[in-house]
Amino acid sequence: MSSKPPSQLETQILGLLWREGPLTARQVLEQLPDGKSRAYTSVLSTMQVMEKKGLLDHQRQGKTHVYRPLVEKEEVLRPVWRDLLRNFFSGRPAAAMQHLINESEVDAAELDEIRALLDQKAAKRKD
Amino acid sequence: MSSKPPSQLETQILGLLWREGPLTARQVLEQLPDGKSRAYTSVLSTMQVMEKKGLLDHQRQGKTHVYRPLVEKEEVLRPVWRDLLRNFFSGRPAAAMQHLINESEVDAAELDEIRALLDQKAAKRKD
DNA sequence: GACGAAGTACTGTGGTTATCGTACTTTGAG
DNA sequence: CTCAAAGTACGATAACCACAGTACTTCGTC
Repeated sequence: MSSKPPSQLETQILGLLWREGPLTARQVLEQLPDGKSRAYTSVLSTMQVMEKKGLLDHQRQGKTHVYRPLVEKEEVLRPVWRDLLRNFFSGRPAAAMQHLINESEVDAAELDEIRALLDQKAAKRKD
Repeated sequence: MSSKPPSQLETQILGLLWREGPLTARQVLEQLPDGKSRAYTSVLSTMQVMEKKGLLDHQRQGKTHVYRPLVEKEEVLRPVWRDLLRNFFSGRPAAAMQHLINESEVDAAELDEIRALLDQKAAKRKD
């Protein structure tokens, strides 16, 4: 439990698969969010290693392999949040929230959405 | 710009120094937030490497060296947030906030604090 | 001024990450 | 049925990370 997060590239690949659903190595290569140019085999190897680690799993589809994540986003997220909060916000989630509100682009609709969530949470507190 | 974040341990050390102010290697060793036991020289070496990278800087104080961060928390934080949002929240800060509200322990006072911030932000929007 | 404790400098090592090349395999088109 | 294109398997490598041992330095105390 409380294990270390996957590496940078691994996390990036998982992120893609969580968002997009099952993908081939080539699709992953093309859609990786850092603009970095890589050889096809670089990505494929990494994904094969990830499969060995139990992070992914694949299935044949015609000539190619389609990869799918085997780990839950929440599970990977947990230690990432832990570290982020620890190292930058003295472990205080509210400090992280504050940073998000002040430093990032959140449109009005989203702010309302957040407010609604807060109300809901506050209501539950009263129980 | 937009560089990669420092390593796990490096970030942990920076986090300590940002929060606590200048510290010796020994103090860092004793206060590192993961419970892990390490040799004194392990931490010292790492900090010396960090100094070479321009992350830290030290000053003699009696017999010992006192280390101080040379990078701003905000600066290190930027790529960390970028990656987190990208990989887990499709780049949407609001999604991250939602997660924080739902999944982490935020006490009532903090919730109010957050609400105040939201109000403030909403008011600015109206301008 | 010698000596031991605490500190620093230097070096090394095992493991992981990111990367890619090359050889082998599959398959659709002709 | 063959053969080129697209894919996979395997292996290699350079860089980096975390960790620690050993040799050298500093300094307070006697």
